[in-house]
Amino acid sequence: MNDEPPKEPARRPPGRAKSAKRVTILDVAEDAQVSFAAVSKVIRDAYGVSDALRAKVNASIEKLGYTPNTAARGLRGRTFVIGTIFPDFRNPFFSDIAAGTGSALERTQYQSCFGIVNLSSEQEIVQSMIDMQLDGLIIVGSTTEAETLSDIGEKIPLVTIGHHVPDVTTFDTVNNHDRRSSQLVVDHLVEQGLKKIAMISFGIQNGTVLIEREIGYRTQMERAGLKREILIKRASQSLRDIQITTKNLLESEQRPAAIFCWTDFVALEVISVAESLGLRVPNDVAIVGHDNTMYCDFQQNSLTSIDQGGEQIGLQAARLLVERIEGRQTPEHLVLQPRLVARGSSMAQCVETGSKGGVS
Amino acid sequence: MNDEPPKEPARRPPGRAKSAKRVTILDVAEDAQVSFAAVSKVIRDAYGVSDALRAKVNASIEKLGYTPNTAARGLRGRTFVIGTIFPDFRNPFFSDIAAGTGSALERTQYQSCFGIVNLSSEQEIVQSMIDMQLDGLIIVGSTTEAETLSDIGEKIPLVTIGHHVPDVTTFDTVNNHDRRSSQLVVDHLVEQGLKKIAMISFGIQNGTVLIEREIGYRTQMERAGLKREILIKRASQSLRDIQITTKNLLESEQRPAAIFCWTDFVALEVISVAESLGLRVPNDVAIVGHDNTMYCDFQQNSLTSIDQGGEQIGLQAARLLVERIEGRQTPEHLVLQPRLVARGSSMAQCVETGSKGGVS
DNA sequence: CTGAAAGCGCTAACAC
DNA sequence: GTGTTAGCGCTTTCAG
Repeated sequence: MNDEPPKEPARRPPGRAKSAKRVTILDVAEDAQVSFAAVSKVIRDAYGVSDALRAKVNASIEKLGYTPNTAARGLRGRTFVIGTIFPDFRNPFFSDIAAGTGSALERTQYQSCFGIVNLSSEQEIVQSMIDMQLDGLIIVGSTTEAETLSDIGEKIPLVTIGHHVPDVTTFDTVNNHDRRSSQLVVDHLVEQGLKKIAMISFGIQNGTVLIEREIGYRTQMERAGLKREILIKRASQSLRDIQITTKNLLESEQRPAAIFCWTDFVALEVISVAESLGLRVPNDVAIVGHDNTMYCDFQQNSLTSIDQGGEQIGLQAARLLVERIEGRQTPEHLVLQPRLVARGSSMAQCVETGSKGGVS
Repeated sequence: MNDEPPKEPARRPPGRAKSAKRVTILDVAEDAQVSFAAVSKVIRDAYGVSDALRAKVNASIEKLGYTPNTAARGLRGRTFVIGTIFPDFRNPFFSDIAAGTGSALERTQYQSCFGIVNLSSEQEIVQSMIDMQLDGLIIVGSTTEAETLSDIGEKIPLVTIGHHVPDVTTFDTVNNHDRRSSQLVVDHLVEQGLKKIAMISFGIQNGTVLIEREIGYRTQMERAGLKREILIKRASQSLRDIQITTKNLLESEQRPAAIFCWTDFVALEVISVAESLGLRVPNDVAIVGHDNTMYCDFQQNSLTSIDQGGEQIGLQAARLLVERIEGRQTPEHLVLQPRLVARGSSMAQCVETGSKGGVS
């Protein structure tokens, strides 16, 4: 009747002040009148349990609301948790990947947990996930060198997304065909009769998809006989930097007729700058993005973009990771085909009255 | 010299096929020539270790690259990992919150790990994080009822963001003053001489910020003498649903002069639909969003929005959570003040030639 | 100030 | 088929 509990003799560690005692495997065993090893077997679907025993145990598990302690599991066997690490949170494209891994894992007993590289470094997060004894890792858009990733792959099952490396064996990779992305873009713009096609790429590139996209752009420009029109500008992720780069590009004497941006978000910023300068999109300058995120579809953006099927990428990565966790040793390297989605920002006939470009 | 290691007697569990043996506290102890308990004390900064011992141990830790096994820690004490659960990944506003928690935790020994509610339910993720023995949880935009959250708060230190409940004691809350948000919006629109101000809210609202925003909207409309103009439409998160709702609203005889949308993403969609219908923003219809995400600033959107300072919210939440983990028992409920950022979508004079709204 | 010893909850041999 | 047992790596008393 005293609402102030009699100050416990400081027995529990500070971080656990309130945790009511967990239901453990022993409680289940007691409730089901079996040994606790039997319970463990049922949970793990291990060989050698009678249906009767299984039923009894499952009933008790249900009744008591037992869930296995991941930490304890991790100490001995697997945790059935896999970690996915994203470079940031801002790009809605990553959300598609997450949805893909989610649906791949949906009918399995694996759980997901995510890390984001912002303040902590990628290395720190990886280590922290290894320390949590996660069963495997998916790293998206890593800027770490291949060798370091190989080391990680030695320690823990690993799949990378968006990291092109020639022939790694210690981990799997899933990639969009990024050269093809650029080819599709260049072809599309050339079809629109444009020649001066520039590209805005990203500052940091260590092993990223950017290198591939740049190569694809160069190659296809050359094939189209536009070698001398090749122009690549690089900007960081900061809005400020992108603005300046774009402004320089659009105000230069040799203003490009089209700009291919490495990701949608940059393309949207480019549209913004172009409109601020009083330029009409696509008539004065055509814009193409990459990733086909949901913002592309908005009338005010109408952004032509490359769809690399993030959900499919995430799904495949999770599938490969589980395979690796369950024992596959031979590396797999998947490359998925991108698809161009044409919209108003690159095709004059798509522009509707009253929208982008004012009244014509 | 045989590169094929002599097939181990299948001793290691399948999920651990490659994990090279970890450096443990025992290895450090051996290297430093002390007992392994001494090492533990140094790591935990526990009372009663001489500087000499500490130095020796730290040197060995450094040398061996030791990092504590989180799973093992979790079994006995704390993991020093906190979990943050987001309803989805798509809204860039959540990224601000994550940045805030990140910087709050930066100089502490706590690590972060994230969960996303898409396929798994919030309950499942919470349970999974409890099972991982995380030290505490931040849940953002929960749609779970207060009672369930209270139960969670009994089990594990908890802070919610964006969940308004009168007087919970088992967990802390951090919230934007969502009624104030709506007030700011209504005041701003009334100042622009607009009267028919509608609101687009969200379908599911169980304890969410939406209720508060709706109340704030109603209240301020009444105060402004616009009680009969009150009009709230609700749409799900799906683009399709938002489109239909918006279209109905804009094509009705009583077309509103302004629409306040519960989050930016919806507002951008509304702009899109308005433009598709040949309406000019803001002249024919003014639009206001919420969260002031980076897309607002783009010229083609120029979206007036409410800034609720996501980074600050995240920072405070993490601070409160750590306090709770370290023993605070009394609840804290923070409410932060929002700020309106006016842009072209609600102010005619802000519209620049050549951009939104065409030539006037 | 330091070290020995007892588990945390679970998995996976191994014995019955 | 089922139960017994020995740890996983760590924290935290409690003796020295």
